[in-house]
Amino acid sequence: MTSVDEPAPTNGRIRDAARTQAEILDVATQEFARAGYDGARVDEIAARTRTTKRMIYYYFGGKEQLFTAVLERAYGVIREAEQRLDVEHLDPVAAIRRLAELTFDHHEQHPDFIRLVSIENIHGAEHIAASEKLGRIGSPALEVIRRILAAGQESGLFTADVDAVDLHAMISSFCFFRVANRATFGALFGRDLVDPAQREHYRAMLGDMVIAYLTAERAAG
Amino acid sequence: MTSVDEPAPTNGRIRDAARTQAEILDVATQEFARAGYDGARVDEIAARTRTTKRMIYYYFGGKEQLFTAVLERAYGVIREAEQRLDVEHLDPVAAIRRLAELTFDHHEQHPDFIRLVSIENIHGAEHIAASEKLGRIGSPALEVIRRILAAGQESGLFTADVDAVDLHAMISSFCFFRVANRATFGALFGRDLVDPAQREHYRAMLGDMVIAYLTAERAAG
DNA sequence: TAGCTAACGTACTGGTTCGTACATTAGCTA
DNA sequence: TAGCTAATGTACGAACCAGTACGTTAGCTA
Repeated sequence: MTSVDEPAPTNGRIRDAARTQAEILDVATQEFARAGYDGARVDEIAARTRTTKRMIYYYFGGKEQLFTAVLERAYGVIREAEQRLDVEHLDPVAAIRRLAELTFDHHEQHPDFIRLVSIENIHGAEHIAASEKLGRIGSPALEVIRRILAAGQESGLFTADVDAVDLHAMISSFCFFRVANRATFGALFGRDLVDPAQREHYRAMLGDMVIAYLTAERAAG
Repeated sequence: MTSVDEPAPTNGRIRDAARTQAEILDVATQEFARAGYDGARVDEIAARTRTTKRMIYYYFGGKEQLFTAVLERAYGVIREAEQRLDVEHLDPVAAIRRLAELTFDHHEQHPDFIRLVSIENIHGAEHIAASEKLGRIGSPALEVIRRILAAGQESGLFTADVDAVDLHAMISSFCFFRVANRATFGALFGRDLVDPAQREHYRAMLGDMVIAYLTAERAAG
């Protein structure tokens, strides 16, 4: 077929370990997010890759470890976004609002991440437990929240004596629910929480809620 | 063992359609909540029932319809709880807090329901869409919220002009996240959001948050 | 350029799992 | 009490799917 002294009958087969692994992770992320852990098909992931199923086992070991790798990368992305956050120059109220908006935006822009986290919760966070990377992450956002809260409380602006982890939970819950429960909420109440036309509405609602909570006048204990 | 002229050598085989169906639904609820839709095993459900797999197909048609039936019943339970809610005699602030606490309590007491909803969201709410019952539910809580909001806004107590569906989303998000994301949140931040010792803390936090949002002094638009 | 190894492909298998064909019986009704 | 039917049980099949045994080659290195 191919003449003898042509460049190479390489048959399109190019070797690039890093690219192959990244491609597997990309496709696996979509497939796991689409169908859940048990619903995802290793064969389907392989088929949508330029490589074969053999490579998934070669690089990742198995379906379980592949899902763990997918989770690790997804959490890495949000951790990076949080690290890029710069609110030191803002007053506490503006800083908290900015932080909440970052979470809001990230969740909205990464529905696959939300789905992966939901899936991981169905499975009792066993992959996080099995991952060395994920064990010692400790969201950079937490440190930021801690500093803002301290400043706000010291200045008397913030009346609530929340702790950083709880405030993070409060912010996350709103952002997470909006994306994670979009389908059932839409089906039951006929309202699309991720409707682009309502985006600013909900973004403001989140900020208003958090600020109101932090600055509310408390009844004396 | 059994003497000859005793009632009947019925071999333990008792016929009770309603009981059989209810038992299948109970076990199926647990199994789906445990493992997700695709992770759940029809054989496992049958094994943990006093009947056989045959009966699952006889009464429900298939795995898909069984899951739909499980969802319908789970939503029915929360709808009933909402209907028992009586807050007409309370002032708007107390009424909203009571309503939020009902949601908080129900979510905490029904983690299986939360998991089912998470699973249904992974699957794009396709079973809700396929269910006639679930199509026209429209949470009774919504009507209650509507009335409380109207009273609160009319009296000037509530400054926020939220609508009932959005407020319901806000309350639900906190309650839902706390239960649904318990595993990953605990694994990543070392804090158990469903720790009984912290129950009152979070319950109060939810109420404070919602009331603060509704009664906050708004900056003039 | 010989040779080595990481990177890749093919073809298969063993176990699992949803669903069903076929047989049976409890318990009501005429 | 004969007979009918809803309700139940058993055994099996066909498809699917995670994982692997075995073979091949690109491209670097001595």
